[in-house]
Amino acid sequence: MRTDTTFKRAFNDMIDIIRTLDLGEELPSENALRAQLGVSRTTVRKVLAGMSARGIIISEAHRRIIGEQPQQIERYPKEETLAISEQVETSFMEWMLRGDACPGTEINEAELARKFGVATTIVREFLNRFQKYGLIEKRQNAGWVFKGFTASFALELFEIREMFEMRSARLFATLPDGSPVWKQIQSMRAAHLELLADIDARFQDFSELDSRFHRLITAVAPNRFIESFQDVIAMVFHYHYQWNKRDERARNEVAIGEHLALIEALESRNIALIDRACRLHLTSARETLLHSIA
Amino acid sequence: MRTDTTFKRAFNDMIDIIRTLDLGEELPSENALRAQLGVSRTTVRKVLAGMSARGIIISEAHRRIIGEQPQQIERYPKEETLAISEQVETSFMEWMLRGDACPGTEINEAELARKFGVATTIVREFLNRFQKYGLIEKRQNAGWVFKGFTASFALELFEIREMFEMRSARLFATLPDGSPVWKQIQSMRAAHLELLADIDARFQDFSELDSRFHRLITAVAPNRFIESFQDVIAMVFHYHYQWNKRDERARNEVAIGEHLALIEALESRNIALIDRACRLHLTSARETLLHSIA
DNA sequence: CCCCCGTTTTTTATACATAAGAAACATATG
DNA sequence: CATATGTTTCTTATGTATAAAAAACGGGGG
Repeated sequence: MRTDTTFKRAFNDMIDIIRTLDLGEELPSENALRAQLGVSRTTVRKVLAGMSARGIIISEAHRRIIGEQPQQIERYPKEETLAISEQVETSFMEWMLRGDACPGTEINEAELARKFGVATTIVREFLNRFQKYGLIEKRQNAGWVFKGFTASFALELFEIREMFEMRSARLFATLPDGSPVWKQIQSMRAAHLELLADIDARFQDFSELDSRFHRLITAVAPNRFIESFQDVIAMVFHYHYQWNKRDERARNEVAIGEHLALIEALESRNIALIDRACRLHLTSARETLLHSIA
Repeated sequence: MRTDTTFKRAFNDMIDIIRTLDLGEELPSENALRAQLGVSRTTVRKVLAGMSARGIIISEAHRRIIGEQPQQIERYPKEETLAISEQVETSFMEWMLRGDACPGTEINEAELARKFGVATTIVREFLNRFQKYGLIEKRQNAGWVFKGFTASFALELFEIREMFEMRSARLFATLPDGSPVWKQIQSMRAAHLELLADIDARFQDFSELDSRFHRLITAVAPNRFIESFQDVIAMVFHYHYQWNKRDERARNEVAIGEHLALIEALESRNIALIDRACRLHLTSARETLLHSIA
């Protein structure tokens, strides 16, 4: 009763691989494809079988070659490539952020399962994992309570975020010249500039860049608890801002500017500058979030 | 297929309530008992029924009275009062800390379920919740990896702990005289002195006191992420030291001394003193943990 | 009208079942 | 012998089932 989303995703990815090959060309080995697609060989074989059945691939003894017209292969739709657990995540976030839930709402596993059209087991598993974000709390033998996407949530979040990020940013001042981080910072700057140049069209790409940027800073001295906390931040920005698009473009443009300033400060290796740039950005991010909650 | 551990625990607790009543005395209402026992009325009624069946209680029209010899009621054994999920926690910790698992070990849900004699669902749920402790990591479609109870785990843990605890301790310096916290600190000191006086017999009670002490300090400015992190610390101390009893008495005695010093520093409201006492304690705790891991 | 108890309905905790996917094993081919 | 494919076995993801526990409902007595 497991869904075949892994297969469908691999199938779609395989189409892209095939596109790079010529008609009549021999395919890479199952093992090579396994590595490229990031799935098991079992799944690779299933994909290959599916493609053979469609005539996209022709299987001969001990080799497979590209068949006719691989141009118009039909892809599986995006929804069918998402595991049920991922769909539940989206459904839940929507339910939460659409405002169906106000602080203190009791969350009912059975009801959610019905609403989302999935088994209770999955909802339960999701809630257990979601617990770490600090937005819900379990009560013994009796469901969960939604604590609300409130101002105090944002404030508590940023209190921690500031501690963690200042700690990492300061470490930059002590980094040797030869550290590979400086290269990464350089390309991070380039990515920011690129996005900024095309901000009108691509302002929605910022959320992902933001997450990568902050993860890079934090990664100078790896700490699993800090990394895990980044997930919380990423979740907040990813989902919350999906439902709060007010001033999105302007907001992201400002943030890019702050990131660039921070990058410059980091490269200066001057603790005072770093501190100021970092705090400035965090304060502004906090205010933006608070503003969008109210 | 749910176990009736809630009932059994309530039954045992009910025995204690009955002990406080006299023969022939009327019992509190179902609702009152519900509140006292912390379970639903459904469970209360089941307990009452069980006691009636045993002749401990005599049910008359609209009232229930204590029957004969409530002295030798047989309690349900402790194990039967623990939910399966709690048993799994213990089993897993034992498996982990007994050394069956070295860093990098792959964790197999199905195998653990067999080993512990429970359904895979439960193991899976446990692992999902346990993830937040930073000791295991999930791989897509393929079980978990045990990252090991290693020195770097301890170091990362204490890096965060130091940030959090210094932050809270410092806040004490700004607390007004009238704050109720000072009373709690006082009784915390008393509890420590009491334990210290009887350290030879009660040194095992320290772990719980330790957790309460640190939670009290942290609670001056509540932050859900910090509170959740305390769970990690509590887990480490509770379980790890259950399997590493070396120097337990001495270790706890030292820690009590450090706690008392910190209490004094907090009461002095002198930031420098607080900082030093706090750091001293954390450093010592870290060294102790590192030492016991190696 | 409010609390108490009996009854019914709903939800949770846990077990079990099974298709999809991963891994291990076996065989063949160059 | 190494690498690729064919086959078998084991594990995970997800649905369903059900007893225990919680919650909701309802009548009766103070």
